[in-house]
Order: sequence, then structure tokens, then C-alpha cells
Amino acid sequence: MRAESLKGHLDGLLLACLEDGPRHGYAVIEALRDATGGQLDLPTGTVYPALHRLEAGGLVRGRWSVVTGRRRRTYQLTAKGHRALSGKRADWRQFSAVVGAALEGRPCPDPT
Amino acid sequence: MRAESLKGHLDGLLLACLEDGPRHGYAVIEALRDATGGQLDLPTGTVYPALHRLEAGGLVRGRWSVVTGRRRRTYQLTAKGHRALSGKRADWRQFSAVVGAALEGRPCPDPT
DNA sequence: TCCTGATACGTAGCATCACTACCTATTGAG
DNA sequence: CTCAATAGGTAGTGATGCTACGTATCAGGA
Repeated sequence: MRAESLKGHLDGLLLACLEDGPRHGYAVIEALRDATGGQLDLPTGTVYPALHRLEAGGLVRGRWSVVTGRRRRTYQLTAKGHRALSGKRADWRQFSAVVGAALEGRPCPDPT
Repeated sequence: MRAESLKGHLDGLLLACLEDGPRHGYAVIEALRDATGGQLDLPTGTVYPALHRLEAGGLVRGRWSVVTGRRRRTYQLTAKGHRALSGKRADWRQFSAVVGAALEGRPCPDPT
């Protein structure tokens, strides 16, 4: 599916994916793909910069490790990241309720 | 609420708002505000360019009229616009299901 | 009369953010 | 040795909503 629509929601997905344990970037992509039955297949050029943003913002902490000669950058939620995730979840609930109502419902009153 | 998150969903909202009859831009803003209990209050600088985009894409048709000296541009869904709205609704259902699952659920499998 | 606020439409420039298209490197299979 | 999978990364682009303006009419109050 088109991830263009993700604008503003990607960070929350990444944080949620890191909630139950540290992961490296590639694993995040796979986890999201598996979690959504393949419907959400993010390109690396989307995920890596996003993780860097989150790290710069102090929401995750990244650490280098080397596994069998292959370097990996593993990310872990910080306390701030946990709080941000809660906020993102609340934002999402409100957002989906609002858009759902306006898009699916028929509450638009008659004009003029 | 922050309309930044609307990226990619605004067009659908505008089309849905025009579904039950023609409206002019200002009325679209008011209708969306009323429909969402004031939670979605779009600035004119967001709505007018968006309506122009939709018109350029042939999804709505705009016509000038003058009411008591005040000019209004009234927009009406085209057949193409109706089809686009159906597509947008389907996109939204899939999108909200995917994001909801990844954000709220716990289907992220264990890595490594 | 003049001024303000609500109504109504519009544009220019900016910022955000995901995407495409690349590049580098290691490991294991053929 | 070569290729695919794994793993990380950057540069530049494009879409799109936002801020901050500008224009105009009309009603109502000072």
C-alpha cells in the first residue's frame, strides 16, 4: 500500500514496533511487513532517515553492534519515546475517529 | 487538531463533503467543522488550493455565481469525483485497519 | 460617515516528510 | 567468482498542507 498516506503517522508505527524490544532497522521493516500481512512494506530510504529523526529527538537510542562481521544499529525506546508513543496512539484514535466520521458518516449538514 | 496528519486524506474529506450537494469553499470549511464537532477547522489556505487541485483533476466542477454582490465559487462532484470518492473510502478503510493493527495491536513478532 | 467584523476568494513562499534512486559492505550459496 | 540476501546509508525530488498575506462586499455600531 502507498505509504504516502503515512505522513505524520510513520513515527508512531516505528515506536510501536520497538515497544516490545530493541530492533535494528532492517528488522523493523520486516516486523511491520509481517504485522500487516505484507500490506505495509516500507523502503529502507523511508525507515532509516525516520529512525535517525527519532534518535535526534531522543525518542529512541541507537547503538552499534557487530554480529558476525555485519554491523547493526539497534534501536531501543527511551522513556521519552514511551511517552511519545502513548501520545501518538491517542492522536491516532482521535484522528481516525474524525476522518472516519467525515468520510464515512453523513453528518455534513445541508448548506444555505 | 493538527491537519498536517491529513496528508493524502484531505481530498477524500472534501469530496465526501460535496457528496450530498454542491457547496462553495467557505461552506465546505464550516460543514467539516460542524461534522467533526469543531475538531477539524481547516484554514482557507488549505481548502482553496485543494479545491483547485480537485477541479484541475476533473473530480469537481466549479462555477461562479454572485449572491447579493458577493461572488461565490460553487463546487459540484463530477462522475469521476464520485468514483474517486469510492476509491478514497476504500483506501481509508484499508489504511486505518493497517495502521490500527500496527499501532494498537501486538502482532510484531519477536526478532532475531 | 467611518470602522470593524463576518463572509468569501485567492496567492506566494515555506516546511515537512516520504519516496526514488543510488551507494557501500558482508556473508553464504551456486 | 558471482549473485542474492542482508544491512546501513545519503541526495535530491515531489506532493501537499500551512502561514501570512491581499482583495472585496456587506451589515451594524460608534
